[in-house]
Amino acid sequence: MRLATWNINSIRARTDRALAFLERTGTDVLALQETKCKDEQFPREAFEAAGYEVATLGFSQWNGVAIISRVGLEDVQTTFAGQPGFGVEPVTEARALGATCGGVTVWSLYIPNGREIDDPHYAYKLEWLKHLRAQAESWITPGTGDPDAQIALVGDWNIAPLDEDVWDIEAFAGRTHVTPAEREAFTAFADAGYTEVSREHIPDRAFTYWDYQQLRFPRNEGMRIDFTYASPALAARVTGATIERNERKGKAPSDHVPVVLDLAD
DNA sequence: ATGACTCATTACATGAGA
Repeated sequence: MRLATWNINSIRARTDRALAFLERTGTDVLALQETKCKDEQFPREAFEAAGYEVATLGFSQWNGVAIISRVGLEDVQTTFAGQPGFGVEPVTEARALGATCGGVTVWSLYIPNGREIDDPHYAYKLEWLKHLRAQAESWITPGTGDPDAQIALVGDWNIAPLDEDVWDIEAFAGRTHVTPAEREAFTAFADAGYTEVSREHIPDRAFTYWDYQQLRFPRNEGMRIDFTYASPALAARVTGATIERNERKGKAPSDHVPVVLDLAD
C-alpha cells in the first residue's frame, strides 16, 4: 500500500495536479492539508470518478483537511478528544481528520502555524500538540487502546525538528518552527511510542516546503516540516519513503510537496 | 529553467501562510 501526505494549498486550485499525482505514483491513500474550502466546495466527484472515496473537513477558506482512498474509508473522525479551539470564544478548526483505510487509521493533520512566538497562535500550537500526543499515546496503550493498532499521523507539522531541516538556522532566530518547545512537542510523539518513518529513507537536507517568495525554490532554500509518524505495528510495515520534489515545479505548484510512504502488504 | 508570492473572499484590499 502506498500512503502519501500533501499540504496542497487549495484543492480547488490544484485538483488536476492531485489527480495526476495519484495516477503517476499509484498512491492508494492521500492525506491532504490546507484544502481551503468548505465540504460542499470540495471537488469530490473528480476523485470519485478516478475510483477513490473522499472524506473532507472544511469550514471556511482557512485550513481544511481531507483523506482520499481507494482501499476503503471507514470510521471517519473530525476531531480528536480534547482538541483545543482557537480564539477568545474557542473555535475547533478543520485541522484533524481520521479514517481507517485498508486497515490503517490515517490522521491527516494540519498543525497550527504558531505565527510569532508572542502570538496566541503559538500557545495554541503547543497546546494542540500536547492534546494530540495524549490521545495518540492512549490509542496504542493497553487498556485505553490497542498496542497492535496501525496508526499513521501524517501531515504538515509546522515544525523543523533539526537545524538542518531549514536552509539557514540563523535566519530563524526568534521565529516559530524551530523553538525548543516546538521540537520537544514533536519528539514527544516518539516518546509516546510512535516512529517518524520518513527520515531514515530520505537524505538529509531534503526539504518539503519552499516559500513562494524570494526565489526560495530555485535557491533550494526550504524547510522540512511535513512528517509521518507511525505506530509500532505500522512502522514495521514501512519499506520506503520519498519526497516528491518535482511537484514544486511547473505551473501553479503548492508551496509544499508530497511525502510518500510504501507499506509492505 | 525550478525565476523574483499565492490563495480565497460579504473581493479591487485584507488575512494567512512560514
